[in-house]
Amino acid sequence: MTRGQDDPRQRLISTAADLLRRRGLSSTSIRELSKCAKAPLGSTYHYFPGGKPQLIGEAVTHTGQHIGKLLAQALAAGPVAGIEAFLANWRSILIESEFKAGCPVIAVAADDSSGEGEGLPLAAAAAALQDWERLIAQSLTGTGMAEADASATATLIIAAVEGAILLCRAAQSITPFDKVSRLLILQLRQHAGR
Amino acid sequence: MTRGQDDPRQRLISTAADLLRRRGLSSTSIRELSKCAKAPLGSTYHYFPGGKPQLIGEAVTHTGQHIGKLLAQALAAGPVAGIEAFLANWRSILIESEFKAGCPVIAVAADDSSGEGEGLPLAAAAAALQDWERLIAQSLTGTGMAEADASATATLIIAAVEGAILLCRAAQSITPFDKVSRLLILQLRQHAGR
DNA sequence: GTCTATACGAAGATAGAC
DNA sequence: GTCTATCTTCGTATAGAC
Repeated sequence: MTRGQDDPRQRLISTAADLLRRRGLSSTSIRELSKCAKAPLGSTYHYFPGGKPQLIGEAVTHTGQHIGKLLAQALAAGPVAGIEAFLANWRSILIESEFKAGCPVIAVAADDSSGEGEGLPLAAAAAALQDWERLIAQSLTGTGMAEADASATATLIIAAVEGAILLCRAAQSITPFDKVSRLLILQLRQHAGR
Repeated sequence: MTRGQDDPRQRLISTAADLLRRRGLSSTSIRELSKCAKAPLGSTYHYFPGGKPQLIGEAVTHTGQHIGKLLAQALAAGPVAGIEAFLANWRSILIESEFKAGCPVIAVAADDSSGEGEGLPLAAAAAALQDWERLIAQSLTGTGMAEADASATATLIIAAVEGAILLCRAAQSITPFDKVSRLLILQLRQHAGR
């Protein structure tokens, strides 16, 4: 059950996350995805019998857990340090992709297209966002902030960061992200100390 | 050149904006759009010879100007009142659509899919966002806030609101939006007075 | 000017050879 | 278990009848 980075299944998940970032949900096709991951189309359906919803869902969950892990580690040094690391991570993704890559989780949230049932990818996105919120809120309460304020602040941070990422995609510039980052950190220092 | 609300062209634009909100860019097809607007497919291409990019671009621009107008009117009573109206507008869209509708502008920003050229819809989205930011920033400087701070605050507000809309779509709940709204208004009152 | 019928490609998904 | 060929549906876009 150990899974190296050459595992085709893992490669498909990573590729899915990458295409999700750049193209969005509906524009990411299983065909192109398979080609990019150097896997034949049949293999993709072999590993993911649930088809596109399953593969996308797992990609979103994987990304959510990856970011969550980074966040948890960085938050160990306090909320401000944690958020700064969170911001730095997204910033480098934007810069390195020349503002073409966003966040796979938010790509699913924006694109949706799932009518009512089959909301597997959307549910995965909601879980990831809630996980991040919980981590940040816990860190804030640790510095003495009231729970309701901590929860709201955590939600604001995530909303602002994800929104800023989209603004950067539209403007093809890092400026919106940097403006938002500066204010968030400033406010965080005032309220959470440290 | 006067154009009633029964103008098929105008109806196509409104329908495009609505589908964009609910389904996202790539999932919105000209076929379905035409059907919803009760216009034959050929008519759609008659009115929009530029095809999907032109129609989507005009829908985004139209929405941007509509929201911009509302924003400008509401901001006349001061920045806090203006932002409150901005928030109330998005909130009712979320509620009435049961969290299925978002913002057409952000749908385009998230979905993109346009490689390099043909960025017409994306350019329209960027213009709308920049317009809103300018309106809010101007209102803030009117209360004595420094220009750099006003600009950054305006960007934060737009990023947070758009991000919160996506969080609501993911969570199928208004809670994220209300959390973010409360904090934004709170901070705004502190910094901008009134 | 309005609309129907159609061309052509690409999507998700599967069957079945190896 | 891996991969090719194919089914069906839907996408954008257009031709040409009324």
